[in-house]
Amino acid sequence: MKKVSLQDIAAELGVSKTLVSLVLNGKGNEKGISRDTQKKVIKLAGKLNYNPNQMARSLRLGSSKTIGLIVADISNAFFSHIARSIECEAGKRGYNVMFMSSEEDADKERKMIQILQDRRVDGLILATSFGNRDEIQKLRDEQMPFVLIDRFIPGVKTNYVIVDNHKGACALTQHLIEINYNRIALFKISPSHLLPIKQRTEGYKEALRKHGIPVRNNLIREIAFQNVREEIEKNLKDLILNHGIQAVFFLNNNLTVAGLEVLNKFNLRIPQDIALASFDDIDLFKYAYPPITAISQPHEDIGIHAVRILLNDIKTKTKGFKKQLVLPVELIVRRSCGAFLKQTDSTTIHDVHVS
Amino acid sequence: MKKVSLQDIAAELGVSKTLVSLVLNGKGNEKGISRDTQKKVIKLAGKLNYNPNQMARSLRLGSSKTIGLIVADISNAFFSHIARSIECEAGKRGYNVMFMSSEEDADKERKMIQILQDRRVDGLILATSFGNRDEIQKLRDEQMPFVLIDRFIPGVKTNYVIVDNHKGACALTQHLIEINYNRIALFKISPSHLLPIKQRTEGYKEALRKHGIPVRNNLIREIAFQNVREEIEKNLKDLILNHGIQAVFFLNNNLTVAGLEVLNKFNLRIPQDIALASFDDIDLFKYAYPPITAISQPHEDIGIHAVRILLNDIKTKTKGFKKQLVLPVELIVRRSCGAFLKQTDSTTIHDVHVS
DNA sequence: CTGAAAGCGCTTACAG
DNA sequence: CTGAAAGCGCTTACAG
Repeated sequence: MKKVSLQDIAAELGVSKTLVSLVLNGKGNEKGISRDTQKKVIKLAGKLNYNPNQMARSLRLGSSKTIGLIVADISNAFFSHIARSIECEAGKRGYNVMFMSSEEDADKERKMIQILQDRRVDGLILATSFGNRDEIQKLRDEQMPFVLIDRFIPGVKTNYVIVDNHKGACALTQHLIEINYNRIALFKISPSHLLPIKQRTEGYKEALRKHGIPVRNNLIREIAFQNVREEIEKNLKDLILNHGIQAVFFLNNNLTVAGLEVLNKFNLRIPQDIALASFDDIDLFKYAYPPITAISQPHEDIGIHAVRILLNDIKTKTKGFKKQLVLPVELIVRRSCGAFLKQTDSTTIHDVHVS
Repeated sequence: MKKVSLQDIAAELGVSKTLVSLVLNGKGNEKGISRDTQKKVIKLAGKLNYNPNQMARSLRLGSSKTIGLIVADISNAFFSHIARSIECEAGKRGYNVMFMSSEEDADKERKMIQILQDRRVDGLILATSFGNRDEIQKLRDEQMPFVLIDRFIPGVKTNYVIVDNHKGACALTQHLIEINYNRIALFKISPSHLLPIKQRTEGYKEALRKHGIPVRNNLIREIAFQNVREEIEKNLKDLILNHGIQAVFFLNNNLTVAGLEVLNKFNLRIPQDIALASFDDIDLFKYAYPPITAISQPHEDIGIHAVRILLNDIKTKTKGFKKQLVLPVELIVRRSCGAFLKQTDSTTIHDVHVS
């Protein structure tokens, strides 16, 4: 069943493609096309179930109404929620999204950017892996509309939407201190030049300093991406046996999940034996045992703002003016740090808002 | 910075677009174009960083190398994992994917199918909501390549990839019976005409029958999609107080998560006070307390097979021959049903494979 | 060995 | 009020 084209309609009606196109694009009145002709065209288009070939339209108009999304992994809850939000916000404005998972691999990311550009997407939303400073700079030089999410490249002025990593980590650490922990271990992920990780680490340190607690570097552990589970086990054992830690703060959800597993394996009770907290809140944490205190990030807002900034750039073709957004995070106090030990129903705990 | 086109290269070299196109598509030798000319073309293309406009190419070739994916919600773990797998498998063959979330809304789904068709995707992968029998039939009549996942439409012969819902539910129920539970409640989700739900219910009933346990309809509860949490609370209370249930089997991951929350609220111990099992295994369940026994579905395989079937149809333009795949599921025994009460390390539990 | 031309399906400036 | 023509950037049958 061949798709019906403008030509088909024009031929059947004995008019020109021009006319049909004009009418169907709502420019009939503006161009003074007779009411009668307009009606005929619209009627036949309906009957034939005509729908314009968007590819042809895009080629002609130079706009694909498509945005490309590159994240580390679409199946990761953090990114899939952002993706949903992007899809939704973009959809409202007539844009659809093509997604790709770069696996934090700068090389793959580079190829994906190329593919998306060849497909002539109107814009890009990227959770860029760190290796691609040059690539990002190139995008900027090419005037390709794009916005970074979750991370940005220091020194390269671009649009970005991130969260207040520093404040969040600081607030969570402070919370731990207020409950009376002072030997708090910190786990971060290995490419520690990843910006969010750096900022979170700084937040942790600042909270300690503010409370006159010395920053002990041997309580800060960096875990290689490859072998999270085992590395955490090894390090946690050392920290517990040799450094008397009372609490542990994981800087992203992967680390937290692995840490939870290890502590269970050690048969340690949370928070009686050790307190646990996470940067990044995922569904899991609410229903884990015990429910986990975490900094939650505004997935939906990240997506919405990224799309708005992007579409605005696309529309106005603003070159140079860059928007930088730092969204507030939220400290969600649950039971994993012992603050509400007597509490049995986590749903009644009030959230504490940060900024 | 204007994108460079074939024309630009041709002009600069004083040759025709034809020649440049031929060379760049590797048809230089075949068409007997001189080695020298070929080299010049390739060199200049590299220097100018030429990349063909895929939109133009697609229009000409009548193939967009794009596949459309419609699921209920991309941020749901079940679908995001399948999406990842689809992206990966499709990517290997040069196809990229555009995704949309229908929210189980037949109307939205219909519109999304239209959008995707207007964009001239080469094929569609759909977790179709039930309402769209006609739409699916239309796709088939139009010879649009597509494959359904997770669900299919009874009586409409199409490609599909689903899992063995009946066997899985039967195996899990049998497991519960073998541990000595015989008053097993079942929770299903409300549009109970959703095929997977029907099949799972049948599996549950069959297991009971096989063991001579009467099927009590008042132990089977149907929960409306709108108000899962409260409905479950109400029904669980009734089942526990008035029907003496010993175990509860939830037919999808949303129900399980809500059920877990309610049982925690009731302060019931799992499995000492009540056993709990789930159809659909998500990350959460492995780390929940206690870890939850579940039927796990092969997300990756679902995606891979769907893509393979789809691309094969696209390539061969096979009309009529339809592939129907029912993938095996796996019973993952954890601690929520008490089978391994003395076990403290869930990671050492051996998985039991079904089919 | 190479090029002029048609055409994929649109939109839009231009002419009448 | 309406149409012929050009052009978006490709590919490919045809001609020489």
